[in-house]
Amino acid sequence: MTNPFSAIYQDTINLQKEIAKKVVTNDNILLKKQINYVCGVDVSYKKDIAYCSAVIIKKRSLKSIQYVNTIYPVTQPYIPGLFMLREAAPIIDTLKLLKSPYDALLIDGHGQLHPRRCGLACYLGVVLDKPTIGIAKSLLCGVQRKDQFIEIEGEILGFRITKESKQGSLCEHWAQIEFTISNST
DNA sequence: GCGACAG
DNA sequence: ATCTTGTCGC
Repeated sequence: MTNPFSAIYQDTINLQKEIAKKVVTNDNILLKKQINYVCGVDVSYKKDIAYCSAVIIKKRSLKSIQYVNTIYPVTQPYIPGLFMLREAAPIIDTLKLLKSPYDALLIDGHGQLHPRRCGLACYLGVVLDKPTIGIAKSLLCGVQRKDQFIEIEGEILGFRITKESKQGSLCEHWAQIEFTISNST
């Protein structure tokens, strides 16, 4: 590519395809291993500054164990499908600051529910080798079935949780964690 | 070609 | 994501 910008994007697309192959979808990891501590992370923006926060909580008590806040200059634009280009690096750097251990990661973005089966959550999960759940507030691709599962090309890759959702199915392992679903219709 | 499009 | 007025639903 002669255009340096499209080259970066193409490199990221290729990386996503490789990372997608390494995603472990077998939930035995989550089913067999006790998940006692969970880490949640998110990034907000003001002008061209990114504010990243990560917090570890004890799942059973929801008590906060440790949190870290970081600030970075924004280096990449937001491009649907290439979200990891914008948030992966700041998140990884922020998570490195945590001293307390955690068993699972909660990410504000899609996981396998992605055009190349590699959303931000998949990328982080593979790179950090940590059980990860992608939690997005709106759909990037795929279709929602009446039973709330979301599928792409006939493959079930996600599940929609609303405030009306009852525990069970995919939610049961996380039923003790109460989410606040915003911007959800 | 046109529209849709995580945060 | 952020900004930001009016509007719909409980």
